[in-house]
Amino acid sequence: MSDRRSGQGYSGESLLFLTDEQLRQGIEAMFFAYRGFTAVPDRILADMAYGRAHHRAIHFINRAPGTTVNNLLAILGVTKQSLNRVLRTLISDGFVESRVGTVDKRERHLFLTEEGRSLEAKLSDAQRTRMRLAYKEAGPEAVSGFKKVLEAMMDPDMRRAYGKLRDSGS
Amino acid sequence: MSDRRSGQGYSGESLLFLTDEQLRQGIEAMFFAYRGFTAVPDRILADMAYGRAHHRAIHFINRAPGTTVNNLLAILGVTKQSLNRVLRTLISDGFVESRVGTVDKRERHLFLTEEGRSLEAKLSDAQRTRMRLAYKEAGPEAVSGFKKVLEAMMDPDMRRAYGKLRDSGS
DNA sequence: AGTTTAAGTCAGCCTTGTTGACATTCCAAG
DNA sequence: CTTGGAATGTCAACAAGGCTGACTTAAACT
Repeated sequence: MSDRRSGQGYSGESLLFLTDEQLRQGIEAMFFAYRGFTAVPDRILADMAYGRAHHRAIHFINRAPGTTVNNLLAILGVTKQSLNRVLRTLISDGFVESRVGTVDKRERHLFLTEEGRSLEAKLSDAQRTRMRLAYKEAGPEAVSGFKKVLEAMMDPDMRRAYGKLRDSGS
Repeated sequence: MSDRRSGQGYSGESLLFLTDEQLRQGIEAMFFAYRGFTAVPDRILADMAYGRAHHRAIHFINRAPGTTVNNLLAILGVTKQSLNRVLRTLISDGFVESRVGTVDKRERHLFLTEEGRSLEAKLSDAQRTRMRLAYKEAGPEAVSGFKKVLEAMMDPDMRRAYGKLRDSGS
């Protein structure tokens, strides 16, 4: 299977000849890179009986303070029961505060406590450092391509969520 | 934020001005993209009581037929107990064959059966299709940048494993 | 002969996903 | 105003798939 071309290769005029082999390299790159990407925070969290799920919750609460549980659910893509377990431990450990909504009392609005913000900083510092080094090594052109491909790889729903978060950035 | 720099303008020297906000976008992009990336195979596997772990094992056995358990362990980065559980079900379900080594009889060499290859094809077709569309949308330049950044993001060990696999490709 | 290595197994733990059942709150139709 | 349904969040129980630790078997090395 030396020069197998990828079926629908003739992408209009943009001349993208993609062999299965090239695509597979991309798949494996995603796998290995994602592991590297989560390795440092994972290690920090493991020491406090937390996991990746806690990290994700903390990240997005920090990103959008006052967000509701339902909001968070949609972004994280898990069941509310699953998220709830994580939130419960974060709240009882004093990293997250849950305030009953004033206009709609069914809703809970989530905030990081001082302690929560400090944990968030520790985790995201580690991850940003890794990201910064990768960017530096790959160069500016590569970075823009990186983001383009990732964005194209998302599910449409998540792409919308990502866009909203991105544009709301400080 | 007023003077946020985009980075990709100054491609010449290493003038990479990266705000925390830009880095966080990269972090979130990784999160959302990885989910999109695994979504389709996950759905296929869920119907047969398999998970992502089975997919990974099948992928790398297909990639390097005759690989040993120890090899697979190193690539997947899990414990042998964890891998063994997965491998056991794959073997008893007839997707994987385990042959005692001829030169070193302690080793077991792993191969996909006909059925295993067909499942692998189904899974990787789905994933390649997604990858191909993303590549097409992002364009050829973006693809090379994408791979560069991912490679830079890997742990050194994994980077070596990735390089070996990559260079052994058809 | 004794040690190391490859592989497999059993037991038990943790995180994190799932469903199902349930309580509370809101809102709109009767 | 009441009542029924929808939305929101919580509790409980289960499964997948990570992990550690202890142990066995067989083969290879020294």
